[in-house]
Amino acid sequence: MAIVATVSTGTFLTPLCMSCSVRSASVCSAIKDQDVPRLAGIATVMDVAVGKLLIEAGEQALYFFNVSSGAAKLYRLLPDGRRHIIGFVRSGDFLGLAAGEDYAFSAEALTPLKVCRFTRKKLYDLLSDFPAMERRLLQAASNELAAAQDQMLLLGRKTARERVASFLRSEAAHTPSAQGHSWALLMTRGDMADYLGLTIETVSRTMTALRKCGVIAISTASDVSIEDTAALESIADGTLLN
Amino acid sequence: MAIVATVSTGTFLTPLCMSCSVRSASVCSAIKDQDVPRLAGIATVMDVAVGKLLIEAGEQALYFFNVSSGAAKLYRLLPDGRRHIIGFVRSGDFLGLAAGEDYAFSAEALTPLKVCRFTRKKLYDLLSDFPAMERRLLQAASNELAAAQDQMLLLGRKTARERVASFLRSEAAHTPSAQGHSWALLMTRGDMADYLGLTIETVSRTMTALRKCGVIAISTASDVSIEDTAALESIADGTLLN
DNA sequence: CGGAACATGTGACCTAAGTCAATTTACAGG
DNA sequence: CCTGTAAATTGACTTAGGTCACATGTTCCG
Repeated sequence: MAIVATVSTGTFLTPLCMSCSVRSASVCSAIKDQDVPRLAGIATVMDVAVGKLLIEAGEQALYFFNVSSGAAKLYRLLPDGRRHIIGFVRSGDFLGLAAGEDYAFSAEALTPLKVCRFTRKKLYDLLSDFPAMERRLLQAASNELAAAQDQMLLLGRKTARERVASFLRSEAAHTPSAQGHSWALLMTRGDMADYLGLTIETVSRTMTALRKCGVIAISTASDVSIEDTAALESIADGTLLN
Repeated sequence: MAIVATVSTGTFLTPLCMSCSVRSASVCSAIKDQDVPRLAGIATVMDVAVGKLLIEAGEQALYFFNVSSGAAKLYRLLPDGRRHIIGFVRSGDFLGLAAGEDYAFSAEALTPLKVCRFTRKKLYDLLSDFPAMERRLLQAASNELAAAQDQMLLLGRKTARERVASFLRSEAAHTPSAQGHSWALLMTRGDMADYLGLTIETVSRTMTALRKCGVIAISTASDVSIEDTAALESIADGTLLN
């Protein structure tokens, strides 16, 4: 199921870590240059093609992952096929903390994906020697927890309009090139719907409505831009009444 | 706002830690007996009356808490007053990980509450000397993250009936005395509604419906029991079609 | 013991968002 | 440059759950 291509493993990855473009922005930054060989020694670099699974729900949770480039969606299914996307991961994100014995979610590549894979046990062993990295992980978990609470508020109490506005604001914030410009959404309307607890049709209609009132512009379905940041903000936060 | 009564502070709390009924079940179990004075030295024991705030949203996040007895609800508000309960904490639970610079949520006592309060900075310093406790915190954060993902699936994709059934199952699991017996719900219908993304009326009607079809029994509003565990399970998981 | 002040339960009705059904793009592969 | 397939949009209609209104407990002080 989870068809992936393992590129390479082991200590000879040291140069890859040293030149890793996301190391400074990820939990790996807690490892100093001279200790990088230890880190590289337990890492496996993998490529995942678009649409392929990196993690499949129900599998034994043997690994942690760190995303070096690309993006993926994480989702859970109900027995009758209802799907909910619990989040997206991107360059620099750490993946797998929220797992027990087995993974409760699946992870599917949205773009060509490059990840570093660590066996849980080996990474835990490594953490004992590098408390700074454990601290970074704890902080990453705290941030994810705070984001999860935001999302619970969104799913529990926001309207469709507020959800879509919140989503676009957050996407723009995650996309450096989006500041004042249009950018490419990585996900389909269906993904957005499953992330926001809506249907495809409602997402589509809401996007159109936001476009018609001048808050956003949509050139193609995946190429959007924010035209009125203040309005988007106040819709997202529920400050606007109309 | 957050009116609380500080009972006592400092190392002379050592006997309190040693006899703490939740120590073995909490992150504090990572501290060995001989090191307990260090732990007790940075703790403040506090009592919070029902309805009083332990944490107020927007305040500077100076503290972590560990619940020794009682329960509290954690909630966030939208500007127009819509409320969402992001979770409940009970004996043994650690509280405050999901905070940035400021608390994003408020915490209100549901029952008379006893907590140990730690300054964030002091606890972080302590963690550097007790990696086992840091590991426990990381595990606690992982568990919370997994629970948050369950709740996102519930809020995004489950029906009212499935939400209420999931809630009752989870409450029963958190209440040792609930196995095969009735137990007292700690929260009002309003709290349940704000936790499940519903209204009071829908929670009330759904509880009545579950009672009428023999899945649960309700003696008084807060005293409930599970009459058909298998049915409740299959409703909660969305396995049942009718 | 009495009676506010809440909390809960239940009807009657409403609406935001879901469902169903066509079109209309958009893009990947030949 | 087609053309087949999947994604998106849009309209018409339905519905689960929300809103409003009111009756009925409960609780807990004084």
